[in-house]
Amino acid sequence: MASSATIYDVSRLSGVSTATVSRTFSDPDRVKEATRRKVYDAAAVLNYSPNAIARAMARQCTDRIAYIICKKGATILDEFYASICEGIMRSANRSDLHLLVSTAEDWGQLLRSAHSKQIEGVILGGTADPALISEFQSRKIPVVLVNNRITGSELPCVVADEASGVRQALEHLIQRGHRKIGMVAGRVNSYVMSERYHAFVDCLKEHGLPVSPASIKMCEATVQSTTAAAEELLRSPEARPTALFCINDVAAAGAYKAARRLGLRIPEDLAVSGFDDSTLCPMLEPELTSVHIDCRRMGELCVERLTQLLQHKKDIEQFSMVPTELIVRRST
Amino acid sequence: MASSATIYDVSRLSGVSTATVSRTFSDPDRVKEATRRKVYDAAAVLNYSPNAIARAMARQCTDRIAYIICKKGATILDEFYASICEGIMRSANRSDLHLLVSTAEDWGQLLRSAHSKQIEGVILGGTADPALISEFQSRKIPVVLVNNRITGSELPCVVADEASGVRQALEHLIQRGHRKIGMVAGRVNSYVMSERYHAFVDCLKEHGLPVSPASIKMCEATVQSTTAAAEELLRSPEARPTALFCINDVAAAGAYKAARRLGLRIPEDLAVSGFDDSTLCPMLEPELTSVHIDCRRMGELCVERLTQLLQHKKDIEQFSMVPTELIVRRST
DNA sequence: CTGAAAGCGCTAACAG
DNA sequence: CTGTTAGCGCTTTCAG
Repeated sequence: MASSATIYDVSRLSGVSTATVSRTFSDPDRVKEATRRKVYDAAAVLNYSPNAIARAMARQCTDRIAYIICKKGATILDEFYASICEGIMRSANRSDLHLLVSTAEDWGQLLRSAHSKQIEGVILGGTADPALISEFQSRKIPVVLVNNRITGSELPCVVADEASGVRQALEHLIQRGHRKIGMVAGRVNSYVMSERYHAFVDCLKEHGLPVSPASIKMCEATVQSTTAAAEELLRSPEARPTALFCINDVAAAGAYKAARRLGLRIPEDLAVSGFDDSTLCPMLEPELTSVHIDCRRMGELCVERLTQLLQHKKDIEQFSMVPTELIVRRST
Repeated sequence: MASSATIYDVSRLSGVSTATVSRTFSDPDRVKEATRRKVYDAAAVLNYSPNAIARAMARQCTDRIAYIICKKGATILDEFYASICEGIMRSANRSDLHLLVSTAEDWGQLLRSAHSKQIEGVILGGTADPALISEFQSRKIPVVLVNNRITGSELPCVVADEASGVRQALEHLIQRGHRKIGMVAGRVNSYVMSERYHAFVDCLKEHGLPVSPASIKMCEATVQSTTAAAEELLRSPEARPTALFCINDVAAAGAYKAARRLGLRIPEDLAVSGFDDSTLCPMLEPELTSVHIDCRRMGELCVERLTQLLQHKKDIEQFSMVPTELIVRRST
């Protein structure tokens, strides 16, 4: 309905051919100033703007990309992936790319829709199943990974400097005099968690601090689980850590709950540091020290890489790392 | 690239015309069982699936809709709008609609892109500027509102039953014996906030409880602001409320912080109830009682309405309200 | 129930 | 620098 003006209308009104109108919009420098002006004027009168669908059809390229979040049950509700999405959205908008956001739940449906919707490239967030990646590769669809890294593969990936973040947090704790530092860890089944975990162990060792299995507690991603883990860590009176490094802010919230239940004051009796610098940090009392990650930037880098891939650029940066920064608040 | 099979390939391989192949995919009942089978087989062999772009081109309808979040600075990062987005995304996927997510920041850009991307309908989340709405209407683009209601307009809108949620929370508090109930309120400049605010006042009055301006504190959407507001509310010893009804969970977090700073225990000295039942609730200690809103459902309803609008259905429900439910936790 | 053919709005050679 | 022309892959009358 409202059938908007077409290139023909503009062509007629401005007195030039449709080809010229087309050029005027896609590559203005290729038409004479005067002609360009006539075209723009006519377009303005008709309220014309090129039809992206027809354009895609003719150019045989759709400018459609997808952001697929690979995390069980998680979607844009996960603040971390949402922030990345935010960055991707903005960049995509700027570059006039269509973005399709989806989860990696129903593969069949996902691949089918990617096919019929003519998705030209995908950004895979989180721990993507290698088989899914292969599916895209076999369809010749460029892939970039975010928050994930597959060693030995040629896929560009963008991640945060997790190790540096961990180091900053830990050194801050050490500087504050802490020697017994415990860790509320997540399952080490993802790139991110694994990085954080290993950096923790490495860093403590480097500083000559003890790192016993007893001071590291694995748990699930729920508050219940992190709370229980923290409680266990804090229960043993003799070996009680004076500081808890939490693998993310949710884990830190668990540590807060555990501390409160055990009557420990933060930061007097226990220092707590989180990771991700999520919106949760200022909500907690005392406000949570955490490691900030520029997720928006990560998202932007993703579309940058993908765009390069789509343009068959050579020498694309395979591994992009955004810096992290410790935000010190009142919990440490 | 990877130039996938077209309808011509399928036509050739199956020995029927392209028209029939087309019918087979868009309206299977219109072709004979045997023919259909041949087509499907050929399609399977060729790994063919209809090209959505070409389809849109031919049908002159793009099946593209947009979800525009109208909230300063807020985007999908806002958990509330993200949950709605989640619901919209799922429904859109199911109905094979393309979804464009955006914020109402740069109007010009937004309208231009909506035009060239051939957006056929929009869902406006939050307090949309009437002028923006008019822009869409003048372009004959159907609009549905979510979390907003414009009296006197014909636009379908979907909202939550805020009043009932407030009532549930308040009556729960009253039942627990509270008589002095304060409110940490937000600016009453949006449909949602205004609903919650008025429901609060009305409900207290109905129950014969005092509702003085001193027991209601307006504040901004930040924790800093809500904390300060709660602190003020709790400071005056003689009139101190024994319960705080918070306009949302962030406000409740503020109340927690204030209580902690003033040495008040929750729920012994002060009961706190939030609103939205966000992921924050279980993170706080004690866990926060809050009003649950089925945002996913709201999102689904939005695309339902929009779809009806696009199909020019008659008698579309103008006002859809999803129920709310108080989730009682340990803070009350 | 099926086929032929004319587009949908735009782009991309290829000429001029 | 600009115009002509032939599609891009699919749908849709209109006949048969």
